[in-house]
Amino acid sequence: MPRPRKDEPSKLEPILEIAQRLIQQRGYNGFSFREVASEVGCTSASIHYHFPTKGDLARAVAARYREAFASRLNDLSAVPETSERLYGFARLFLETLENDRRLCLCGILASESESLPPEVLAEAEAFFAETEAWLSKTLGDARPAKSFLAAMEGALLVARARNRPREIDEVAAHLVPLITT
Amino acid sequence: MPRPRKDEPSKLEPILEIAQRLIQQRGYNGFSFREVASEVGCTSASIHYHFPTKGDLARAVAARYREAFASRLNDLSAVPETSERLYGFARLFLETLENDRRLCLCGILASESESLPPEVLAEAEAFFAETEAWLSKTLGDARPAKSFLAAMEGALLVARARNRPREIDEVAAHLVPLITT
DNA sequence: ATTAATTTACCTATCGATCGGTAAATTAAT
DNA sequence: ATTAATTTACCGATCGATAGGTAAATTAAT
Repeated sequence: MPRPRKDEPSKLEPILEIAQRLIQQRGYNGFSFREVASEVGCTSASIHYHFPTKGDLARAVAARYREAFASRLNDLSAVPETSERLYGFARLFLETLENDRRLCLCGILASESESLPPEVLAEAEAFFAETEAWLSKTLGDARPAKSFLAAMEGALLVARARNRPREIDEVAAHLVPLITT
Repeated sequence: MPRPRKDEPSKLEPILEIAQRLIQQRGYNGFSFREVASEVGCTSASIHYHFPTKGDLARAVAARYREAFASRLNDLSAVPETSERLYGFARLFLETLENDRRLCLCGILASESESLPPEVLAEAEAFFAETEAWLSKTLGDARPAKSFLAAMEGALLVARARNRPREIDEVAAHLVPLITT
């Protein structure tokens, strides 16, 4: 079929959204062009038009995710209480799991780091650096920042496998008081 | 070729060892029968003889991993100081990463939980339950057990993606004093 | 007429899985 | 002690499905 008419929306955004969800659910090695195309309602060739390779698509998805997450962190920065900012941070991870059983996009990409195109891995690394920097700033200390990020990534991973989303809350409820004192 | 002579070793153990390493490095969706066969020095059909399906192979690898890990935990139980037992626990994760950049087998399987044969996921769940139970026993409290397990799984994940194994030590050094007091 | 966005139709590579076959080891009967 | 029957542990070839990727044609807007 042809180029879309002016009143019809482009398929670029749907491609990014669906690719993101599939990567968060099944990982880079677990999603395919054909699967994205099937859900978007186009052909895999159309996706190749926008993103020549699978790495290009995943990099674009990761960059978009990174920006959206940074925006959420920026909103959280306005919360005055340190512990409330941390609980808000934990809530981002819980919301992710409750939204179609997704993982943190960069968490699941990190689990595939040995078989990832370098440009995709670089996006995940940038996400961790930025997120850890935000936590360091919000806590005024780098050491608990690293621990809390690791704990949230791990809690999300384990909570999904066990189908127990509340474990994320339990970990946060346990660690936040220890970290903020 | 024929069945190996009695003095020749069976290929069952090499298959399990190499499959385990490949899963720890690249995940369930990231390894193939052909790759295992190539490294073992046999054909993929031979692996199918021992393990009819990919899920059978992964389940066997996970069960073996779970037993070996439980044995390490049992050794650790002899350490008298609580904090030293926790550092020993953290060392298991650091050793895993330093051994060919592997992840915790059940950690990487958990990251693929949405696309895993049920019997494989069940092994990963059993691993988390057992490991958390050991931590609860060694700490006398379930809440820090959950947090510490999540932190170690997450730290291993992030540390490998960043190629910075020492982050595991840093997280342990930060959390152990908070948890044991 | 040109350009942008998409489809159709295809390619090669690899996937997990299955086939028939075979030599060595084992077991059971004589 | 031989031997016949069976099992174990493999191999080479191949299956249908699916992977990522590409070239050419088509259509819509400018």
